[in-house]
Amino acid sequence: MPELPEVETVRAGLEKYVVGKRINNAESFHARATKSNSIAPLSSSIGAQIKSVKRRGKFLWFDLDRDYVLVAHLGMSGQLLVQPQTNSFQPHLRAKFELSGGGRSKSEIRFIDQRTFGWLAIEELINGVPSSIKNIALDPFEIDFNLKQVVSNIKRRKSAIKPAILNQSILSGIGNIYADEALWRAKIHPEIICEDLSEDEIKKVLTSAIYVMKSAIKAGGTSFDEQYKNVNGESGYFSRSLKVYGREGEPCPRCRSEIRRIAFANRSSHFCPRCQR
DNA sequence: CAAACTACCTGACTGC
DNA sequence: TGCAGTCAGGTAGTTT
Repeated sequence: MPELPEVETVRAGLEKYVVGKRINNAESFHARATKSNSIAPLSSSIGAQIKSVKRRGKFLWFDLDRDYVLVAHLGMSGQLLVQPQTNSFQPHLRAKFELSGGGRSKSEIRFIDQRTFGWLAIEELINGVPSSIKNIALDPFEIDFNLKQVVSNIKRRKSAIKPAILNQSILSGIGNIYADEALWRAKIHPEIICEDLSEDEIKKVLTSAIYVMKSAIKAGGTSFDEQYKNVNGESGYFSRSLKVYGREGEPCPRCRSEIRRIAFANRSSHFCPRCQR
């Protein structure tokens, strides 16, 4: 599910409700909720205070007053909700973290994940990021993100442009929705080979992705169904602003040609055959 | 090394 | 109604 804008919406929500709280109890309900490379069980977070909530691309982590952090990836269907402990459990509840404070109405972080591609882990920081994120490139909203460098990296590649911008080791955060939206905005066909694009065209694709993701963050992310929610369990509104994703057969908002969907690199790609040659 | 492919899951939906 | 097939926003590991 969630791409950078959805994960950022979740991060901001967590920051609002959990920073400064202590983890009074932690429980896991599913073996795959804890990633196999976790250096300790989730229960080792018990007693820790949450100092901040960070993000790179689609990865989240909680800084603790410890020498390790609690990392989360939502995969395709993961949610992190902050709820009163008295609320009844959702289906697919995989783990929960009870929080201090709040008097009688104590809250907890709940990790819910239908498809179990998401995970949590206890990890050490290496150069300021969790160890499992060492191969994940900077996302475009990080201070040190270098647009020029990413453009020249992509310019040298022999793959199509779409898989390149989905490759989290080149830049992180873009997923299938925002890739299609960025390519539509930049008027670039998803199957064009990177080498055959000019640096300006590649730059246009990336600045389009940044623009679309910024707009999506403002709208609280994209929700199609029950699989993406912010920490309060609310859906985002960006799906109504999508121009091509999920709009096969509808007219292109720019030229009225019929939007097409093709299967490509094991995913759907939506594009306008007239605007994106 | 880069690129392409596969595996990992559950559930909603479609067409017969 | 039931059943097989398809599809879904992700990453990681293996093969070429």
